[in-house]
Amino acid sequence: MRRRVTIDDVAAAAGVSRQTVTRAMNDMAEISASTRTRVLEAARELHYRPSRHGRGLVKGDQPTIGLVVHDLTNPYFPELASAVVGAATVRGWHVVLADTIHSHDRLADMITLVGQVDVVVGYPAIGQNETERLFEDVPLVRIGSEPGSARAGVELDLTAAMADLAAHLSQQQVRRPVALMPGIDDVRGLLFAEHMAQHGLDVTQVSTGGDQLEETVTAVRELLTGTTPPDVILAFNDRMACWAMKALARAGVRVPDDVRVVGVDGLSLGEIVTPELTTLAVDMVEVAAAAIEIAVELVEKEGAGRPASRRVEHRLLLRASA
Amino acid sequence: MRRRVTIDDVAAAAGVSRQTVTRAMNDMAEISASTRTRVLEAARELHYRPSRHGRGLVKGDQPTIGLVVHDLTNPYFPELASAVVGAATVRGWHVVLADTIHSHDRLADMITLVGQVDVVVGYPAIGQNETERLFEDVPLVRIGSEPGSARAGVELDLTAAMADLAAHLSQQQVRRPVALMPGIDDVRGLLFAEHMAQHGLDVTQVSTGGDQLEETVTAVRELLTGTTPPDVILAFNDRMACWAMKALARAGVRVPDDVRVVGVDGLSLGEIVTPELTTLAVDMVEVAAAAIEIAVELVEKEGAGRPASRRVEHRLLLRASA
DNA sequence: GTGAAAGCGCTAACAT
DNA sequence: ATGTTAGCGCTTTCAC
Repeated sequence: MRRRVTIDDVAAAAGVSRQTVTRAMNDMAEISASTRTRVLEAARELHYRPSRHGRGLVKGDQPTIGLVVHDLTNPYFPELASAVVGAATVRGWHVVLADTIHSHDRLADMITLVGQVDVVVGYPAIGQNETERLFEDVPLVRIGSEPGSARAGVELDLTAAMADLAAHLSQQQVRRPVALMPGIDDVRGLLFAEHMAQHGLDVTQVSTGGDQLEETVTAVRELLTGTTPPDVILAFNDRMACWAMKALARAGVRVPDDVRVVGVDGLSLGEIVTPELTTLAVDMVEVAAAAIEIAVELVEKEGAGRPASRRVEHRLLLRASA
Repeated sequence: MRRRVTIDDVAAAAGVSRQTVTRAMNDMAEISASTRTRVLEAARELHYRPSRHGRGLVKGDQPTIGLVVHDLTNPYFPELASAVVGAATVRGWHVVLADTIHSHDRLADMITLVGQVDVVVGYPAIGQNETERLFEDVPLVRIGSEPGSARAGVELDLTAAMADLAAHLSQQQVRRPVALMPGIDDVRGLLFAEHMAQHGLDVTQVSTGGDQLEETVTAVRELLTGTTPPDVILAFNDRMACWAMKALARAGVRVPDDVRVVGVDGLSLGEIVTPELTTLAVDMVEVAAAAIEIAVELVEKEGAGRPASRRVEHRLLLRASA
């Protein structure tokens, strides 16, 4: 990359001083129309673009959020990202987007990101393990953070929605509920079991071994051929729920008549599938607003006491699938 | 926001010079372990974070892309964004994400974005109308640009895929094809008609009047109750195609038995719905790679001749819906 | 209306 | 191992 064109180059080309170039570039007063056009022409010919660092150093600039998602092809993340970008745009903040799925060196990539932004917003795994030390000094807002964490974050609360779901399913005379989770002993599955137990129903925990399409489809197929096929499936999230519905459709099983399906998240994906997905929805706009509020406190009142976590509640969104 | 903590503050607190602070912060050699820890402690206590502008000015930094999408809740854009982030990450570039749907003042927001990035990547409408002058001096890569444009961009070519689709549909004995487009005289609809005509088939152009769910569903319902209901629908894109399938399912119409449905884009959304969507797919990774290639030429070989446009072809992806 | 000087926060090069 | 000097590119005084 050749040496960058600076304000001095333009000044020399136009035969004026640097300050005059600044005046022309920034539409300031105290400059004659003729010199302004002359300067602007010189700038254009040289392909001059002011350095953001030079300018930022003296003028300061709006804060920047580093938004770290895992994988934008997982529809949860774009919906979150959209809300975060919306909340940031309103405040004039910028959003630097990074994902972890394309990163070959998590720590290195995170270091360069952290150097570019004022605060990082990300999912709960951010700042764990190898990047833990890095974030000792960097403002971080986790979305879906553990309640009671020392670090302020957005806590997502499924309790009320899960209670409503259990009541609803009990009313529907459900007998054999299954929690379909990517791993074992998933908190969502356990919470589901807890609430179903209050209605005298015993939840079978099923682990797919992963959160991908194939694993989900296979697990559902096995469930159907088992001795006691379920009559309702709570999936880990909406995406898995949709995959489960796909597997059910393939097997000729009707939803919700034969098996009910419930997801978690409330993505618009659930509206596009047939039947429409019943889900424990969370309002992403609310989540993003909470995240940005914490980010603002972190950035603007640096050191003035730790901001508090925000809590956002899921709610049962009854649609056609359950 | 209080005055920012600078390297001098840390230097004073630790009783050393600025350079020593730099050495400690950047893990450089030529510093004793004891002073390093002393400096690091002072830095932490003061909540010191190096200014990206100060550092960027002297060290230079990686280029930054401004990625402008319209709306991340439209699944086309996250899939594009994912690919762009992937391609950028590999090169160590950063991506500043902005959308237009949340922008209250397009021009103002675009001006601040442009000041933060080295090159803008966006959809065809970027840099049109009120922002046209702004982009006279700013590198811009349009994805889906018009062939023959003076400005290098990524041109998406539907021709071959459309020819394949027409041949396929003709073989399937289709009789009453419809192009379901948001506007009138849409190029995609016209291209479809052109190719179907070569098989002696006449395409009816239908405009929904918009690209939202309701409009699409209404249009499909009207189509079904019309005098000559279609037996195949080419939708403007995958999202509209999925909505159309939803409307068909509601009406009790079987896909593909009664009506075939085809989308455009090749989003993973098409795999999640039942039946799976046949579509004119474009490889987003290829698109993003092409966009970044142009961006690199624009940024690194500034002024050394205009880079050429890249062309990416759609291809017919036969799945279950047609 | 225009130019000269000073300084934003940082690091590289050169002292010591 | 540490400090001094210079300068990155820009805008803000303050002269003229």
